Amino acid sequence: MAGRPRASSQRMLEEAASELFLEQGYAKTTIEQITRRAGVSRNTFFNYFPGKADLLWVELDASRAVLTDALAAAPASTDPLAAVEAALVTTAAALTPGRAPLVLTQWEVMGIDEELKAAGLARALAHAGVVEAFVLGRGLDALTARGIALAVVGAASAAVGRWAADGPERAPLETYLQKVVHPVLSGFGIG
Amino acid sequence: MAGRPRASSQRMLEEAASELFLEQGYAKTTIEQITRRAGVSRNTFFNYFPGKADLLWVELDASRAVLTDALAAAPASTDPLAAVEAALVTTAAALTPGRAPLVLTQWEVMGIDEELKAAGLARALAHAGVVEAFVLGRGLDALTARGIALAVVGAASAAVGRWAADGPERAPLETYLQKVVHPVLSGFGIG
DNA sequence: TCTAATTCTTGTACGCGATCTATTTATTCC
DNA sequence: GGAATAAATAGATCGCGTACAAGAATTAGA
Repeated sequence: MAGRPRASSQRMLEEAASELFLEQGYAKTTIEQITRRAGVSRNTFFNYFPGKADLLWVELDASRAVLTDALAAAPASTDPLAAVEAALVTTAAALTPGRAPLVLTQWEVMGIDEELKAAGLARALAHAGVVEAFVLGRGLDALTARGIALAVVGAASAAVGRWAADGPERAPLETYLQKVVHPVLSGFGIG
Repeated sequence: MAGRPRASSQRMLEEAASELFLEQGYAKTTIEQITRRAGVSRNTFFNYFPGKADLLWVELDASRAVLTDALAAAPASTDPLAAVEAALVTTAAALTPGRAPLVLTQWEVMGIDEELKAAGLARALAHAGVVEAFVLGRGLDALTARGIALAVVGAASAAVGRWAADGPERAPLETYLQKVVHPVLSGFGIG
């Protein structure tokens, strides 16, 4: 079980894409331009990313694992909704340092449009799936579980979006997050 | 003010598309097939729809106007969050009769994938924009307004989704809606 | 009735994203 | 030094969406 080792193509592609998106915008950047700058062939791109839009959400995809772990680490004795809130804060903290998705902080210069927001929402849906599975496991009914999941992820999206829009002189992301996430969970019965 | 009258192309296209989606699925249906069955040219399609995915969400797009009107009709004296809840119920009622988006009830046979769900959520984002504008006009701050909007629309999406999944033998949509929408608004301070 | 203005409709071409199949190159294990 | 394995490339094709130009149908007004 061996085979040809992966070159560092993934990172090269991400960096080349970031540069080009900032230089000339997302829509005007073609996959061929990205692969040429990265020094690989066009087809190699699809070995690493399902599509062009996925380049924008690498960090967000990674954060889903953080969310999953944070929820799994919650003791069974804690209130499930409190666990969700804590896990979201943990996830946001992992996103903050300098690893916020580029698309959030630079979306103006990149020229992000509706299609791109939809792609971002698809990612958020995946996060919601994680939350839904967790609260389902804690015994909530299907409707409530999905309602909580979508509502809380929606609120979190709002927090991240406002946080990114407010620029460098802003409160930490956790502050934004708790301001809107807590009311949602509170309404569903958190203490 | 004259010009060539519109043929009934829009309806024809919608019907042809619905048939083909049910027959062979969404992904395998090409725009050319749709236009051929509708008896028009391929270009005519783009005179009526921005893209293929828009065919699935015609009713949902229409419901946004209902939501807008329902919110505009709310007396200024009513609690804004109560007004949002009532407006959502009204909107859902307009969607119910037999006019639920086909994609909701038939999504299995159509073979809807992640991309399609994302397109649906993009529509929900538009609904959230309506809610956000309304509560902003009632004096809430930007973060709270967007948080409420995204959370409540997320909850409503969950309700509609579960309602559709539960099949014919189910409670009215309003029941589903209130079960998850009320807690969200309640958490944000509804009485 | 003829003309002009308006608007829907069509033809043609093209760029780009995405998929598929086959082939080549690089590496490890035997 | 071969197999075996997996990444990288090449070439072709499909389908969505856009752009531009030309044609056809209808009405308003002279």
